Amino acid sequence: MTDTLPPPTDETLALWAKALAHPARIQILRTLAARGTCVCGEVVDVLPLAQSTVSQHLKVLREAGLVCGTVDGPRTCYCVDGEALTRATAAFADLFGRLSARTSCCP
Amino acid sequence: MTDTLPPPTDETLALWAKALAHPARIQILRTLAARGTCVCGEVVDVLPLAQSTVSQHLKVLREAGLVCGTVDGPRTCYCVDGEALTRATAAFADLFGRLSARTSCCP
DNA sequence: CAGACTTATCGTTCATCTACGATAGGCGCT
DNA sequence: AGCGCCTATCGTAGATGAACGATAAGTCTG
Repeated sequence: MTDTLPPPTDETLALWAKALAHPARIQILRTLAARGTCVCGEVVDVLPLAQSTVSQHLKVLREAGLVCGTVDGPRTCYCVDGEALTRATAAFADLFGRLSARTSCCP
Repeated sequence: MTDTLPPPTDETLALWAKALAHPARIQILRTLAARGTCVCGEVVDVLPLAQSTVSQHLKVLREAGLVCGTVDGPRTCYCVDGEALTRATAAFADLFGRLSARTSCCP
């Protein structure tokens, strides 16, 4: 693993946060991670949303880099991008750590 | 501290993420944490945005619970809510941990 | 008391998000 | 080849977000 990973910008951070800024997308990520399977149809089955809407959400997650999708015959295999997730985890932990460095003025 | 803090919903998680889903708001949080001071005017000075826009962003952060503001005479004192930040940190760490529990199918 | 200063809110404009149905394209199966 | 299944995209409608200027409300200071 590349130990000197480039530090994410605030824009990248905001992009990741934007991808997480909808309950359905968090649910999708949870579903992908829990099932381990990556078939889009299963996600559509779980969520109370139309197939096109789920596809849109998956596109957002893919464009944010949190999810990668590969075509597997007639169906598409989606999965959580482990590397991106690691980077995002570290970045958010760093951000939250910096924010809590100083104690606040209002108790 | 209440050890048995209620587990945040996906909606709460999404709400927090939404609050972080804009670079300006991340910058605002960083500014508040770094300066330790909480005056709105300073934030306006730092960001290349109009005062009303900054006020809007502060409102979003306040409604998300990440920031608390108290009126201090003519000026308003803003600061990062340490407790909420702790909860958010734990919640995101938990979420990311669950997501990376299973290794993905695409390498 | 009046004036200056700081912040919140209102109203507006433009862009983006969300959700859906409908449609098109790709791949396997018979 | 033809058919059915799965997914992506298009087009659309309504809601929300982001940014600004202008304005109102509040508090210190002179």
